Amino acid sequence: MTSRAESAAATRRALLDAAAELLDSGGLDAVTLRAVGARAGVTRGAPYRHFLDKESLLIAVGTRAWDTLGDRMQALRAEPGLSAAEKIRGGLIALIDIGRFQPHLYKLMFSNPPGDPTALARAAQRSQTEFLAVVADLVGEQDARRYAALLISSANGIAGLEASGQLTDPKWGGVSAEDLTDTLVDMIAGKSRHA
Amino acid sequence: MTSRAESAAATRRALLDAAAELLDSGGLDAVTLRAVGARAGVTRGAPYRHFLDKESLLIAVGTRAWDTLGDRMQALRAEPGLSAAEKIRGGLIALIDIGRFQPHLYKLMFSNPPGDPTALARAAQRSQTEFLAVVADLVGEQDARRYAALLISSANGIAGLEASGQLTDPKWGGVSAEDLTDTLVDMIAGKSRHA
DNA sequence: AGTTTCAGATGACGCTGTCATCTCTTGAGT
DNA sequence: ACTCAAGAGATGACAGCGTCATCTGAAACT
Repeated sequence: MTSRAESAAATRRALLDAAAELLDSGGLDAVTLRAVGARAGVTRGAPYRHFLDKESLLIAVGTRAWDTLGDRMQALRAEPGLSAAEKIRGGLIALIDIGRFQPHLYKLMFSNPPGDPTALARAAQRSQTEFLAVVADLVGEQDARRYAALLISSANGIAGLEASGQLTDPKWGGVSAEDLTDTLVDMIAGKSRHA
Repeated sequence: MTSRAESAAATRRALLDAAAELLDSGGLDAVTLRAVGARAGVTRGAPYRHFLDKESLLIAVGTRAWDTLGDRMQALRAEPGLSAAEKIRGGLIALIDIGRFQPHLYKLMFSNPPGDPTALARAAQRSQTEFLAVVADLVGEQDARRYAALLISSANGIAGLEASGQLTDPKWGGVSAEDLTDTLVDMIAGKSRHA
């Protein structure tokens, strides 16, 4: 039926799922190894067979999220009938939407753990490379890097501010994350037209 | 000599200082109530006389940091001989510098605790209001809100990406936080000139 | 002087991450 | 077919954490 390696892999997956679900529903505090184990149908010690650490488990959750986003970016880039600006907008909103609907996961994706500062950054590579390519279609190879970095930074900041509820402050006049994204993309598109 | 109220206030200040120092030097994990108490010269139970919670203590630390930044923004705004664009740049870099040199404090300033989602946002009010006024000097009252929100969001994102070491990725071609800030400010300044 | 008040100390509790150890099933080697 | 190493998972134990109830002693007030 199920070989040993298969069932071990299934447990590993179940642990990741359990951790991700607990993170979504109850925040980081809800992700205890005991709760993760219970939800995955094992006990508190079992995760140590699959992950070095609690931190390693969380990094794995974040990595999986980046991979999923990478798939989305890749699909978006290959989508026919979309302008470069529309693809950029779509990609940024996809990122921002994670911040909206899975704020705890979002924080995790951008939190560099002290242990290995590059682990999550490496996982983010593909998403960002795909995005970079689309930006190059809009502004050209030369300026692509600078503008892509700016766009991703801004989207990250917009999502962060929205997540902390600060964007809803009346001081900003009811501006939405989409408004800000569009403003930025329009400015960059305009700039590139004049250059 | 020291009245009761005075010594209590001094203890409160010592607790805040201790928490901030521990946060800077060892990250959030290093901020245990026991360590905070020890560094402030009291024991683990004492903080509960001054703060409801460990979370409340951390919020107080973040609030104090926002107040300090607010002072800086206010001084910067009043500075003569600086153009609006230069003031904006200075304000953004001041924020980004906190992310650079006190990354853990920075994270705290932008983390909305589940308890009271608006506590830190309220503390951030003055800084942001000062900043909003300077932006209005550059782009006019009408667009100030949108652009100020975009600028703060972007600075926040830039600081976040830099803090997680992702900006140093060669993929971005060695762009710096200052480069990104300048690019954005220039775009907005240019836009407002054409409008 | 007597009494209230309150900052701080102390002991205890449950929960957490982590590790050493044990059990038992699986799968390969003979 | 029998043996046996390997490894997934269970279990017990430990230190450290936040938190609370309780105690102590000195300052402030009547």
